[in-house]
Amino acid sequence: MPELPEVETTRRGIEPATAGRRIIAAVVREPRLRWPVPADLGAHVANRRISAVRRRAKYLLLVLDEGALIVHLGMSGSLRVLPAATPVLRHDHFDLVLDSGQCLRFNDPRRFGSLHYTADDPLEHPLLRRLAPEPLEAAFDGTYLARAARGRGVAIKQLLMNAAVVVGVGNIYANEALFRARIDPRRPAGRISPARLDRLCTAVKDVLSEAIVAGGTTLRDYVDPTGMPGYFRQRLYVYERAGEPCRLCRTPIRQIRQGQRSTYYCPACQR
DNA sequence: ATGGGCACCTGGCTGC
DNA sequence: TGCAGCCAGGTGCCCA
Repeated sequence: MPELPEVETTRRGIEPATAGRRIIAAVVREPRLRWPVPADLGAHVANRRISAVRRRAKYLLLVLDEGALIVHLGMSGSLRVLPAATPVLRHDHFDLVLDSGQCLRFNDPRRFGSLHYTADDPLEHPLLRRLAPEPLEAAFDGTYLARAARGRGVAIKQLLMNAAVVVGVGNIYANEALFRARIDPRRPAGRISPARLDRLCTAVKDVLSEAIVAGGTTLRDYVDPTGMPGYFRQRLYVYERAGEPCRLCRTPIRQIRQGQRSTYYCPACQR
């Protein structure tokens, strides 16, 4: 489900109820996530205080007074802050029970999400260590993108979704950014002018920022930590709009397949 | 190095 | 009504 805006919305949603709180216990009902939840998790986190809630790419980092938890929401995961006694639903895989009487509860039907504990700096964890720049930070600019695209034959959309180039841009926002920049998603990355890549870079930042303000995009099951959906869906120009008229020129939006993912674009607006 | 494809998993929808 | 088939906000890993 979640791309960067949904993960950031989740981070902002859980921060007030979790930062500064102490973890009483970890309750793991289903350890079979993308990676097995360590059996000794409880011993690591019990009585630890959550000192900060951060995000790197689509990973949420619960920084503890000793060590850190690394949470990924996968395709269908969500975190909610609930009274600890709230009855459990299907796919509620783990809780972090807090000293406030609330718990942080993870639900994930597809189990592509994950929960890691690390005793060290989470940014040095093998999964995070080699990640590319954050799209909303200054290091991601037109110059950087032009350098990353130089000599590359892959389609620009796939380059944009490559976490070794830039993190956090998933299928929805890659499609939307390319529409905003008027670039054909199939165009080889290395054959796009620096000026257009600069515009694409701006489009990525704009669409992600706007989606964060709207609380993310809910297509199916994403909810924020209070149970609310995201409202960016109504502002999508192309994603899941195959056959519908382009909002700018009325040409039917086209759907194709790139790297086993659906791509949506306007054949008239995007070149 | 680069690119392509597969795997993991459940649930919802479509069409026969 | 039932069921097979396909699709879905991700991403690590293996192969050529």
